[in-house]
Amino acid sequence: MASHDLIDRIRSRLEELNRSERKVADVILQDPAAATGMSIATLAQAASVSEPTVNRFCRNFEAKGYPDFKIKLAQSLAGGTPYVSRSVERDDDAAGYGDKIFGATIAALDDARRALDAKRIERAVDYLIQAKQIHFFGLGASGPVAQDAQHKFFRFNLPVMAYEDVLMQRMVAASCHTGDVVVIISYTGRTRELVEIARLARDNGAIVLGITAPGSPLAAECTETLEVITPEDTDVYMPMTSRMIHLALIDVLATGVTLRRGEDFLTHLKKIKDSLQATRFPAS
Amino acid sequence: MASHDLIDRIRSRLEELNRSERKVADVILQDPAAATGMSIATLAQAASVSEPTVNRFCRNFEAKGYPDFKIKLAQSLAGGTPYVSRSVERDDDAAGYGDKIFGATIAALDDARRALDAKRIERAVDYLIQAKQIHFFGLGASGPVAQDAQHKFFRFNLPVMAYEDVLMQRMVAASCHTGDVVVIISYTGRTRELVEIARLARDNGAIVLGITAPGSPLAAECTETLEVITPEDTDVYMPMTSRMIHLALIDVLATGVTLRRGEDFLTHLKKIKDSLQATRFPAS
DNA sequence: GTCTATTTTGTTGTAAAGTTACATATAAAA
DNA sequence: TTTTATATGTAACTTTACAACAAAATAGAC
Repeated sequence: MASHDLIDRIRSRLEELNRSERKVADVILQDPAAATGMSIATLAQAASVSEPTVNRFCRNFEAKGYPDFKIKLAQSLAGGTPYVSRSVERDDDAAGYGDKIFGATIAALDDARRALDAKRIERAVDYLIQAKQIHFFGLGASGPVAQDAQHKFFRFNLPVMAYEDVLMQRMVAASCHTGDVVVIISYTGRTRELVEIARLARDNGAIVLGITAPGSPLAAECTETLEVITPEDTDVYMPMTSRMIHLALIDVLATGVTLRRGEDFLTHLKKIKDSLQATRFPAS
Repeated sequence: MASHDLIDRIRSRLEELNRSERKVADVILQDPAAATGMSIATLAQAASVSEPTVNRFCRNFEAKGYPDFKIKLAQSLAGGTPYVSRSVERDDDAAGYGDKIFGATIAALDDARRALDAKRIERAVDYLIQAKQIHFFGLGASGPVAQDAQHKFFRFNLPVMAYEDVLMQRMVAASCHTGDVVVIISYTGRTRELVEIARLARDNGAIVLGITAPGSPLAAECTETLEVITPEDTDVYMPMTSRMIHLALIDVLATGVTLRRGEDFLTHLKKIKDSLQATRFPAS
């Protein structure tokens, strides 16, 4: 949909450019943001080429002229999702794969942000507010996510637990009551055990919230789901970005609960924060 | 650094503008995209004002001049400079705080990406490659991060553990040998215990990698540190974004190690992934 | 109300930026 | 080599943006 990233287009066409235009491209790619602030003369000088060359370069990229090109560049810098997830190559150096991994993570979060469904969040917060007890379930890589959630919700002064193994999860699900909320975090939503556990918990009167893939078997068993679009996991070197989205979603839920709890609860939060100060070295 | 949505700023300041500048604002707001394509003369005419008026208008909005203003406008147009961390307000709805939290997280990751130090990563990977054993230490909110790291490095066929409590960490540190690598994850780098543990581990011949704040007491005790700029934690509603950065950094390290291990190791990774298939429902 | 002070807006001229047309250099083909 | 095509630069030209000043308009004082 959105205008394809101009910067990427320049990068991909680097090879087919003349020697001089290549120089121009290099200067622009080296710091696109800076380029948006340069005059055609400045840029020409920085690339050691003449001004018309810069102008021709701009026309090569579907711009009416230099100012128009700068506008397009500025747009692609801001919104055109500069964080295209490029895959890590075998011969990348640290700068390369570091940049790509952060880029992919950011891109994934950005996508998730766009897909955010306010109504579902609102409803999930509703359930959490009313909970007498909260259980976070996650297996494998989602285990730490569940733990993180526990840390977050711990502050709300109610029993919160995180379980990372199927046995415990099943036991907890089996002993659920009305008033319990079970939050199941699963990347695929296709893990057999978890689907059964969700059903079990719900049969026992618990509210089951799923942070999982839309349309998955797990999603079908949940009272409410926060859907996370699962990107293709084809790339060998690329780490799972989905758990980042899960974490952010949990932040959102925790914030939602905090906001609902209102003013007086803030002082309580502050107190917890302050209590940690004692264990720390004073800031230099 | 970056200014947030220029269009919003114009809209909010509509009232306090002069009659002529107001006219300029109206024309711009009526079709901002078109405005980015206009010359100062065209825009002046469209607003029935003089060119200097337009120019003064631009300066009112922290632009150097008209062209600069157009650049800023173009940026804000292409998605409103999406990644600026705005703070959550008491009366935000789910759409509001959801968006802000994701935005803040993305902004933090983006900052961290810029601050990435390839040489440090390279060195950290060097140490990890040579490790006979790896221990990840994290307290509180960093506990789950350590766990996540364990999951990641587990695949490398070497003993990896994660410890979340000071006692175990101290015991492990005390029994370290040459060949052990201890990775300490700490948001502030000012937790007394962790600083002592780092020293202890190092005294026993272990390599200590710190994922922590630059210039902190902990950083001083480490063999090598991956520095994470700690953003101000003043905001009550805003969750800690730093652990996201920590996670991404660990992804980077794990990827670095994978790349170094080379081709033959990839098949091993693939095998692990496939072994999980059996536990899942087939994709619909 | 008039008169002054202040702010707002427009006019003119100029410097800078961008563009065009053309000339020269460079490389490829004959 | 010469000839062609392509790439790049030079210089003239056009447009654009801006500064400095002048004219309105507005507000306040008398």
